[in-house]
Amino acid sequence: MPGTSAEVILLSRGVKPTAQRVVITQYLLDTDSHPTADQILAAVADRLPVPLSRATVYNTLNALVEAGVIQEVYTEPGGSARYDANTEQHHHFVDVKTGKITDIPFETVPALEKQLGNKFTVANYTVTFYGEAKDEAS
Amino acid sequence: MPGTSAEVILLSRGVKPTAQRVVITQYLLDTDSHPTADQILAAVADRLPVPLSRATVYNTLNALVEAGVIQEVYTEPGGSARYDANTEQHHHFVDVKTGKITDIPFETVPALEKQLGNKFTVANYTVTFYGEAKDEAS
DNA sequence: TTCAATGCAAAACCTTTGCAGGGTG
DNA sequence: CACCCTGCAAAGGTTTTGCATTGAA
Repeated sequence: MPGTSAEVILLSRGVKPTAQRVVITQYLLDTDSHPTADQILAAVADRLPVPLSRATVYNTLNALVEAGVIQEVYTEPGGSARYDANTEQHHHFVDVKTGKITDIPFETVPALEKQLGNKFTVANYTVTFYGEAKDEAS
Repeated sequence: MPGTSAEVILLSRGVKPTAQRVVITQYLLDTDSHPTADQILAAVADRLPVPLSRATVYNTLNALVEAGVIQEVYTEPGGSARYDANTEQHHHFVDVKTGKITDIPFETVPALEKQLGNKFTVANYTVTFYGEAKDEAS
């Protein structure tokens, strides 16, 4: 039953699955493009019978982040936040030519020393790589 | 001769050492607090005989980044850019309680695999750690 | 009916830009 | 004299907020 999974996820996380939230969540589950709020708005607006406002998109995204359904990603200063339904711990690769962001699985990168001179308690860390993606048969 | 070093650095990087630029550069050289543009403005305004405008602070910071005198650092989405006179490659630790940012020397962290499944050419990478700094005799 | 979510518009940030005035070589 | 830097104010982009309306349990 297509369209169900987003709803199930929202329910399981205690987020009321309104039509707007289901559509936004489903869109994020189906893409790996790390879209901005505006891109999400443009993409899902016509999947709803009613107009979708920017405020609702942001409200929804913040609620989804809060509930742990998605992650907020940011790779450049001043740029928009990007959203990622991959909530596992992972890193990012940013293609400096195209801006395309690719998830890098956590285990691809060797574990880092997390006791930094025993002055810091490290709860988490992220690695962001910058470079160029090689051509691949897409 | 105090106040000279910033001027020397600017000259050596081909940036005309105006009073505003010298004062801003010197302030960044003397701190490790990763200040925002606004914090810099507040801190250096009274070191100048004339009013200092926000536009000039941003113009100067952009010029300094361009010239390689400072780095722009950003650790949270939507937040302000922070500026760091440490231009060596290094990582950052963000205290999630206080927001304080600490430089982590590059060699503190083991070198990372830079051939990500040979699909990407990695030119650079940054690691951002999140956690809490332990109390230290400051 | 009651509470929360939505939509619209305005506001709030951060940063950049346009343009006029001013200093320096 | 020419040029670039500065300052002010306005504009630009992103995100949040206030408030009235709508919709769902």
